[in-house]
Amino acid sequence: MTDEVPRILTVQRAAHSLATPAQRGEAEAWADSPVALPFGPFDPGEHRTLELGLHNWVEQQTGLDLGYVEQLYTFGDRHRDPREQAGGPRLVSVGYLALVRQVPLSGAGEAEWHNWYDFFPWEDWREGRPAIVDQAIRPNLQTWIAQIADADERQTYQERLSIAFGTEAAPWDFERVLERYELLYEAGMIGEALRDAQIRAALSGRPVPQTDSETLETAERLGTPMALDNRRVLATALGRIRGKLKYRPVVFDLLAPTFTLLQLQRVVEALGGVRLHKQNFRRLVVSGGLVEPTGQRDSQSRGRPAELFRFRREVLSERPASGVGLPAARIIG
Amino acid sequence: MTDEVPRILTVQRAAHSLATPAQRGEAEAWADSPVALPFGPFDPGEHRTLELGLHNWVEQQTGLDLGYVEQLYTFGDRHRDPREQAGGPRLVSVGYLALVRQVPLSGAGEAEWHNWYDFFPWEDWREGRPAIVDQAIRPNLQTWIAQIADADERQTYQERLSIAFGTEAAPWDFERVLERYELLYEAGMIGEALRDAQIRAALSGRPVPQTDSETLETAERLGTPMALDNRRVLATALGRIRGKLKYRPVVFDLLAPTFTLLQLQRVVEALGGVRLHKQNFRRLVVSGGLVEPTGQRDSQSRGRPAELFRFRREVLSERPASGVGLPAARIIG
DNA sequence: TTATTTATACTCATATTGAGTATATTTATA
DNA sequence: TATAAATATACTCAATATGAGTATAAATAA
Repeated sequence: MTDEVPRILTVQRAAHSLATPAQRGEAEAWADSPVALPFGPFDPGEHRTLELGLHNWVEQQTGLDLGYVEQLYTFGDRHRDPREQAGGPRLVSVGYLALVRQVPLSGAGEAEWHNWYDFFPWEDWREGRPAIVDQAIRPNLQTWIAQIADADERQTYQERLSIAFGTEAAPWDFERVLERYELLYEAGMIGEALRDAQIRAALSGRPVPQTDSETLETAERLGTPMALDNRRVLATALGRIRGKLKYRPVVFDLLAPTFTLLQLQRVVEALGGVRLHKQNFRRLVVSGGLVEPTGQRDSQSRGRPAELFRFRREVLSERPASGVGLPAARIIG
Repeated sequence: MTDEVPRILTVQRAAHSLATPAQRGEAEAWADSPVALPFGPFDPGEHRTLELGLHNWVEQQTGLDLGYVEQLYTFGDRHRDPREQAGGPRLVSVGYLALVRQVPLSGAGEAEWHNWYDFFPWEDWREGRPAIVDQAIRPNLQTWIAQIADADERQTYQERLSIAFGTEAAPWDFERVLERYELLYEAGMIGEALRDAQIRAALSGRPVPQTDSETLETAERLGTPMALDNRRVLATALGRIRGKLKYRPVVFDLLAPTFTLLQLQRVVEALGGVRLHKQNFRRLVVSGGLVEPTGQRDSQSRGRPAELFRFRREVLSERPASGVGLPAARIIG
């Protein structure tokens, strides 16, 4: 986090990221994005555990010392890389989510920080409901679903649309990041979907599908594409972290040891993608025993100086589920 | 589920379950338990996705058609199998959690249903706080922690004990199944820990540690051991499913299409390991819109016949988080 | 006919939550 | 120096959710 922007660490796409690096060529219109999540091979000979391997590799590539680390998901489907052939070798990736304070980067990986919402513009509701949701996402998805021939399948997608993007009655569920991304991919609305379709067509000798400029433009407004299925991995991570906020005090790994309550709130808001009610947030976090005052005050602010707080580790053993919840209704709009 | 008992599917430990099947011998006192979770190899040539591979293999081994399936965790640490050598090949397992209605089994795997709590006797609080917690678990863990030489390390373990098993002030958190299991393993209190220590000693040529009869007896009271780290996997699954209950309607996959509210409650209680307040459970589930009445009544009961309900799928698109929560305080006891 | 069992409805005190008003303490500016 | 603006913090209040009951209904068993 910097300046209320949640950031992710990326590396320049390296050669060894491709399972089958040879095949390219025709499909250059949506050529692979150079931006990728940090990743590397796991060497069972060298590393006792997956997590140790991760720590080591990230340290070497970025100079970062990881604090909180949690296994996210294991991705092993063939469609991850459109170049993989049936019967060929398979790239299986075990994804991890780590939270670190933003620090200068070093190491071998050409690592960079990126605004998380550059990849998911529709997930940031802090300035209100993003215009793109009603301008492009909903109508386009609705049109796409309407042209599905099979009635059962159409019904299933209609339900998925309601669950993922909400309805008149039901609110937007901020945790369903992956569901939203997957619908957009399946509907061919985002860059990776267009790119993968082209690659697959080129590899199988079929004519490469031409994409009309409107579709292209929408795809561009739907965020920066990433290598392979990395944006899908990232969607999984955002959904997971949002879910976790509610019942585990994970945010504190993104903050300095002492912080003002507003700083804490800004981090929660940035990850959740929503604005929260300040006074109630304070009440939740203070009387909930998540933080304790240090007696010191912050000097840097404009108005009345805020007190500095620290995380109360004891809360872990006091309350079964201690987090800073983001129920749909607690949002200020 | 049958008769208020949550059951898991096991297979007889097959030869191919061992990464290095040759090495055995000395350590027969705690020989490998024959009971294992269903598992099998993943063939990337044959299966497009990990989940399809899973479906296929389970179908073939047990005759079961899996409904709800969710990826659990990927286990790839060396200590999973005490026989694995540094530098040797590594067994990496992607665990999945699937919920099915109990049906007769067939297939090649000698599959059987087992009471889940046979493996975790301390997790079932439906008849009150299990005696073993205060008789054996707490005092033994406390003694074990007390003899840790390093003060920092001792402090860390003390905190883990509080978080996992609760304190006077803090309640037992029913989701922390894995944390509890791991402490018991590390303290050498359960069968697998004793077995693995013996195997490791035998393989490295050290004298095989003798276990006194009291330790052995406690280990036996702490449930049935499983092959490799399978009980750890199972602990992960129980924790996951308990957490999921709260905010996703997963239980319905374990029930017939129509059911009485008591049947529903019993399933939730069995998984959660707690008793719930009947009237409040009804209120939660009915006015929460999770179920709807069918108009039909159940004939099989003793007292007043109960109405049959069905799951309201629409709730998925209506409420962000729809589940049948089990907060610590809602427990009857 | 009565006891027992189970289901369902309703009550009520308490806790939690959402939303707001009021006040305090600072810096910036007229 | 006085006042405005910004920020922090305290407090109120209605609405809702939750925990723990009591009351009543509808069946079977004795």
